[in-house]
Amino acid sequence: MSFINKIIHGDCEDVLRDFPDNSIDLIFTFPPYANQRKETYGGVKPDHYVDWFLPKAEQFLRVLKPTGTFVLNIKERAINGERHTYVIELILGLKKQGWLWTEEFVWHKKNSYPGKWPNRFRDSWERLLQFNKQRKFNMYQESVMVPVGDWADYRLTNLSETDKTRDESKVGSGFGKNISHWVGRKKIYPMNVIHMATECSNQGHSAAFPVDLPNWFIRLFTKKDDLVLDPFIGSGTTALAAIELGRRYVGIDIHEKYCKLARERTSKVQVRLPQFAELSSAYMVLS
Amino acid sequence: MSFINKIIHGDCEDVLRDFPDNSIDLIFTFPPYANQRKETYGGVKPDHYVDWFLPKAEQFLRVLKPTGTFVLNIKERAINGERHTYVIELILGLKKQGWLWTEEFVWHKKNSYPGKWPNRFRDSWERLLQFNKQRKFNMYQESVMVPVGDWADYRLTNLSETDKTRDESKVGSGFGKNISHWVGRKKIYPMNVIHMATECSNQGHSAAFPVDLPNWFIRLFTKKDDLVLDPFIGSGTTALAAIELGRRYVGIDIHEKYCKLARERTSKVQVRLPQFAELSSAYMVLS
DNA sequence: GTTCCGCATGAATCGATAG
DNA sequence: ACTATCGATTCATGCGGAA
Repeated sequence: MSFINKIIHGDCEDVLRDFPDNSIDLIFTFPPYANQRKETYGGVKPDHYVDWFLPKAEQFLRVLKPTGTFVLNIKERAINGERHTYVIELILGLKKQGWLWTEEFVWHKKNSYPGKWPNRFRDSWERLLQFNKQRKFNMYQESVMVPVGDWADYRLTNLSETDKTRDESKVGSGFGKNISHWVGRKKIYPMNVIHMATECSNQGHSAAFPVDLPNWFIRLFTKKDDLVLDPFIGSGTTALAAIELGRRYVGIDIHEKYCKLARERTSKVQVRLPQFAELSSAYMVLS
Repeated sequence: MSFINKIIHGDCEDVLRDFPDNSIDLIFTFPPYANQRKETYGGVKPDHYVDWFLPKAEQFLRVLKPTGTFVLNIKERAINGERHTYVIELILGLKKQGWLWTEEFVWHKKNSYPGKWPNRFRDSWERLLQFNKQRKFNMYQESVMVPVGDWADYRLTNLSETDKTRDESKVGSGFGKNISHWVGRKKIYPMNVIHMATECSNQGHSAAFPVDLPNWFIRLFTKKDDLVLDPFIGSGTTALAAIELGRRYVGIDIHEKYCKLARERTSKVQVRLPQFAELSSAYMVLS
């Protein structure tokens, strides 16, 4: 199929019409939020968000395999002092379309945007809504197990991204040793609250989310060589995660500028060694 | 008014009819979740939950002061492999009734119930939905500020639950010193994700939640001598929190058994010293 | 090569002001 | 009256340069 491992320019609703039924294993996306990123995505008004989204979701439903999963990262804005209801209306709309609303994960963003208001605190969490076509779907829980207890937390707080990259350049040497620490350690299944910081220094795209977020869901819901779709690919983070984990990807974006950026970023990345994938999982704080 | 500082037996929908308009400063409640706790609450079926709840909420709306707040602790169950939609439908119903959906806090329960299922992880969070009658309401943000940064984390990780209880019994002595450390320290406002463990030792009531949870919201939305209502009082935890903080309370429960338990527990508690109230706040992990 | 410190910067939100 | 824009508020994080 010609769309494998490509970043395609266009409206996902149109682009996906050319895709065969039941061909995607995981849809992971971080769509433009209502009325945000106006300069880059045109700003869908909150009141029209559901109508804007549902036709696209109909294509998602068609191209997703019966055993596949659709993960939607979203959060409603505060408008006129209240939380807008477009997200919960979207859930109801998707259910009416035939999706099963299997689960809602919480992504706790430790470094949320600063600010102070008389009537609310800083918003530090987002929803990760999981939808499926049927009750039985592929889920590889073992691949996201975490070492039990404080040890993992300690590693995480004390290991900066630069440290990580430095180690990565040594491929396997320094890493092998570290991995040995975990052998024999008791592992547990994570819960449905995910603690992760947002990416601060991003590559010119306004939506900064850490690559570990798609990484985690890709490991959970796909196996090697499975096909991951992000219909709002943006700077390409979902594709990067897929490549690193040895999965195939398709990315779609309505802006040629972001397609270009995503192509540039993905062209520089190679499949990580197996132990690498394992490792990056261990650096996530899950609780 | 004769209902002040009382636990009243009856259906809150009926009991509240005798209450005057605009008399309550904060409604904090942990209602029976749909179809759970069958033996104690008769088990409202998920599909009927909204219809069961809304008439009661109409009374809440009437008795709440215009500057007051309604905080609803709730989480939908997974039924037939999906999250049920009664909670999000309830939000829409309450909005139609005239409530403003101001905010949704996440309570991250660190020690959630263990278990493993083929298609989902352990559920470790609940919603704390905040509703108001108008955009301007009373909010005392300073009362829930937390020490900034790593220092607070350090304190918290290194202070066990037993340490906490032990110190509390010494009323003021050991504590006074610790508090002095915080004076002059930079404090910050918390975010809308609350980290707190569930109460391990529950008092014979099936839904045990930590007293620190109502404590936090009572401090945030009321001042001294304000009136706090819990229309599903259960074992009386909300009332206990109110008493400790020098607020007045009204509790209602449909089961005489729980009314009795709540009366017993509240009769044993006195207003904490001021520094105590402050203190218990500092031990909360908020981020 | 470490550790430490300063600094820019985020899917934010409100209220006021302007059109 | 309703929408669009702007300034003020504010903090965890990663990065780069310095010690």
